[in-house]
Amino acid sequence: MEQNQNENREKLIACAKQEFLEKGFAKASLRKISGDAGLTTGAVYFFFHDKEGLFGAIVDEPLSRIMQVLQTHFAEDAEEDLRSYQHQNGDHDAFAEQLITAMYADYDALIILLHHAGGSRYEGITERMIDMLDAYYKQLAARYAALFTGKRVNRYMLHWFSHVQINAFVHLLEHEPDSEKALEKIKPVMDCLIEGWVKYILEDDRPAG
Amino acid sequence: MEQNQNENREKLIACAKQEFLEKGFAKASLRKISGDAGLTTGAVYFFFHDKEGLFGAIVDEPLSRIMQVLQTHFAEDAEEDLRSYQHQNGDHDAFAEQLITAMYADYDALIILLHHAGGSRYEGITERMIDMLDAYYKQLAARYAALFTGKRVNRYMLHWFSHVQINAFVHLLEHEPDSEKALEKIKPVMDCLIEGWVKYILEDDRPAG
Amino acid sequence: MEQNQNENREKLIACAKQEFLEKGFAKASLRKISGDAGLTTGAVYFFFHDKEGLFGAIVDEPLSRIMQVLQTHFAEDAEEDLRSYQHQNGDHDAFAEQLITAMYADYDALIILLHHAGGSRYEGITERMIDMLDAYYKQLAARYAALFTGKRVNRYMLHWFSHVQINAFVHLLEHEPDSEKALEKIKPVMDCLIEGWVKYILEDDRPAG
Amino acid sequence: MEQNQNENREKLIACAKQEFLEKGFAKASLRKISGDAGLTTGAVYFFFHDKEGLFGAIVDEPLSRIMQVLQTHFAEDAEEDLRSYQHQNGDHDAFAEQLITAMYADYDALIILLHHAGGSRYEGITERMIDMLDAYYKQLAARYAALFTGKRVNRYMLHWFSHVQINAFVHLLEHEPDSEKALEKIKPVMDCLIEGWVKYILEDDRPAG
DNA sequence: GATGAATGAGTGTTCATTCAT
DNA sequence: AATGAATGAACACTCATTCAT
Repeated sequence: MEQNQNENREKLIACAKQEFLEKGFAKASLRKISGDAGLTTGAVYFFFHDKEGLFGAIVDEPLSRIMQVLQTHFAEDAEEDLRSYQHQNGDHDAFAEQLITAMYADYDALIILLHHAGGSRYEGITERMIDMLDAYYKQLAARYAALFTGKRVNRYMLHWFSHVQINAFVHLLEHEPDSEKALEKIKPVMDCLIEGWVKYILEDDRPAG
Repeated sequence: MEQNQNENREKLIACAKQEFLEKGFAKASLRKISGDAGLTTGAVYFFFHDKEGLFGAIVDEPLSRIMQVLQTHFAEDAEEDLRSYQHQNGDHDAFAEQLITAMYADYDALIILLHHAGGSRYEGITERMIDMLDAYYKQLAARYAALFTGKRVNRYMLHWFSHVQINAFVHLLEHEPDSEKALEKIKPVMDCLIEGWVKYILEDDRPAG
Repeated sequence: MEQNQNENREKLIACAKQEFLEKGFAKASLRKISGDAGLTTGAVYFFFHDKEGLFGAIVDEPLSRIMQVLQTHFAEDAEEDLRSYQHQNGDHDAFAEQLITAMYADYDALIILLHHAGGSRYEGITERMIDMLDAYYKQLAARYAALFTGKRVNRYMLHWFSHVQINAFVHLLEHEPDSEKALEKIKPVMDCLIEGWVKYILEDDRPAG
Repeated sequence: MEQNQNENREKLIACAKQEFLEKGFAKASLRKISGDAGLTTGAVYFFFHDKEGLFGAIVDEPLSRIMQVLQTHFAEDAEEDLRSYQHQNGDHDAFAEQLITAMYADYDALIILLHHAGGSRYEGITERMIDMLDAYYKQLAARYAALFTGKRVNRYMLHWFSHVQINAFVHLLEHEPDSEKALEKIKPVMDCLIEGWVKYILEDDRPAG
C-alpha cells in the first residue's frame, strides 16, 4: 500500500501547512492537523517522529534550495572585479532570478519558514542567513577597501546592508505572490542597494570617538 | 507601606520583562513571573487585571512615546519644500534624535514590544507603524511626482522604503544598546535611505505590462 | 458618621440583590458586588462577616415575616370545625392575604431566597416550609379521618398537597409581581386546592398491596 | 481491549453521576470525577469533549425518552372528545404509565437533569417542559371554552395547571424511587388534577377590572 | 470604617507525547 | 500503518477570605 502511505503523509503535510500558516509552529495543534487529514496524532508520530519533524518535512527542502543558491552565489562572486561591481547587472540579475525561483518553488512553505517558525529549531533562520551574507560581505568589503587609501569598512553599515538585502527578498515574498512580478519588483530594489553599498560601505579612516 | 506596594508591583514588572524577553508574550508563564517576584499569580491579577494588562504596563508608555514622535514628525514634515528634501539634514537629524531618545528610554520594554509581543494585542505593531509611514509617504510622493512630467510613483518601492526605514530603527535597537552610539550609526543609514528615496521612488510613466 | 455607615451598608445590600438575582448565591462575586457599590470586598466583611452574612441580611427578615404568618395560621387553624372546612372562605382568604402581604413586602429578596439560594444555608428552604406544612396537615388530616369510618389518610397525597400549596405561592410570586393582582389570582387556586384536599386526602382503609 | 475502553468510559459516567448528584453541574469537579474513576481529567476530554459533554452523556437519552412520550401524548390527545375529557381514564392512565416508565428507566440521571443541571445548558428544563404543556393546554382549553357561552379561559389557572402537572411527576420521582409504587401514587394526583382542570380552567366572561 | 494587598486552593481546558494493539 | 486511550504537566484565571493599616 505504498500509495496509501504517501497519500496520508502528503495529506498530513498539506493540513499542517494550513495550520502552521494560521497559528505558527508553537500554537499549531497536532490534533487539529491530523483530524483535518482524517487521521489521528499517532500518524504524525509514525511519519515524522514529532512536531518538529513534521515542520521539517515542510520546510527543509525549500530551505536547502535557498541555501544552495546563496552558497553558489558566494562562490562565484568571490572572483569578481570590484571596480566594476555595480555595473555587472547581469550577475546580480541572475542571482536574483535564481533566488526568487528557489523561493517561489514552494511559496507557503517558505512563508511558514520565515514567519511562522516561532518555537521551532528554525526560529531565527532569517538572522542566520543574514549572518552568512554578512560574513561574505565582510571579506568582499575588505578587498573593496584595499582599493582606496584613507577608507575603511563601516562594520555597522555592512551588517545593515546584509540585513536589508535578505529582508528585501522576505518582504517581496510577503507582498508579491507571483514570481514573475516579483522579479520585476526586486530590480529597482537591487539597484538601489548596490548603489548604496558601493557608496556607504566605506567611511573615512579616522580613529573612532 | 507605600514602598512595599510599589516594590511588589515593580518587582512583578521587572520579572515579567525578563520572562517576556526569554519566552515571548504567548509562552511566558504568569506562575513563573509571580514566583520569581516572590508572589502568587493572584498578585498579578490584583495589579494588572490579566496577562495583557501586565504586558501593557511594560509596553504602553514606550509605545505612546514613539507614536508621539512619529505623529509630530508627520505633521511638521507636511510643509517641507520638496525640491530640497534631501538636503535638509537638520530636520532628519532632529527626527532621528527624537526617535532614538524615545526608543532608548526603556530599552528592554521596546525590545519586548517589537520582538516578543506574539499572541498579544500588540502583535504586528511594526507593520502598523510601517503602514502609518507608508500612508504619509504616499501623500508626500504624490506631491513629489507632480514636480516631474513622465514620472509616477512606484507603489512597491514606496512601501518598501517605509518598511526599510522603520526596520532601520528596529535593527539599530537590536544591535546597539547605547543610545549615543546609536545616533552616530543611524546617520549614514538615513543618508542612504533619503538618497535612495529621492532617486528610486519615481518610475517612468509607461503603462504597466 | 452614622449616615455614611448605613449608606454604604444599604448600597452593598442593593448591589448584592442585583448580583444574587443574576447569578445566584454560589456564583455571585463579592468583588462585583462591592465594586458596584463603590467599595471593596473588605467592606462586606466589616458589615456582614462573610458571604452568607450578606445573603442573610437580604433574606432573613422576609423569611421570618413569612414564618410568622405560617405559624400564626397553624395555631389558629388548629381549632377549626372540620365539617365546614371547605366553606370557611373568610379564614382562607385572610391567610392568603397575610401571606401575600408578607411575601410581597420585599419582592426581590423573596425571589432570591426561593430561587437563588443554591450553595447557601438557605438552599432547600421551600422544602423545609413544605415539611412544616406537612406536619401541620398530618395532624389536621388525622382529626379529619376520625370523622369517617373505613377511611384513612393517604400520606402521599397529604405531602403532595403541602408541596403544591407552598409552590402555588412560589409560582404566584414568580408570575405576578403586583401584590393586588396576586391576591385575585390565588383565589381560584386556593379554592381548587381546598376542594381537592377535602376530596382526595382520604382513601379507603384497605390493607396496602 | 474493548472491554477496558467501555469500562473506563462507564466508570467516568458512574463517578460523574455521583458527583453531579452531590454538587450539581456547576460545582462538580472534573478532577474529583476522573480521580474517583482512577483516571485523569484528560480522559474526560477524550471521551466527552468537555464538562457539558459528560453531563449530556448522562442526561441526553433520558431526556429524549421523556420528550418522545410528551410529544406522542400531545399528538394523540389533540383529537379527544372534550365533553368526556374527565372520564377517559384509560388514556390518562396509559400516558402516566408511559411517562413513569420513561422517567424511571434511569432514575439518577433524571434526578440530575431535573435538580442538578444549574450552570449547564439544561438549566430550566422543567420550565421548558411546562411551557410545552402550557402551549398544548392553551389550544385544548380554547376548544373547551367554545363549548360554553359566557365563559373564557383563565390564563393564569391554565399555566398553573401545567406547572402543577409537570411538577407532580417531578415530585413523584423525588419521593418514590420505585416505579410501580409511583404508578399507584400518581393516580389520585392525576384524578384530582383532571377534575380541577375541568372545573377551574374557565372563568366567567366579564371584563377584567 | 474601609482599603489595598495578597493568598492558596481551586477551576476547566489544552497539549505533545506515549504505547499497546 | 495507524488507532484509541490515556497521561501529566502546564495554562490563564477566579474566588472568598484575611489582615495590617
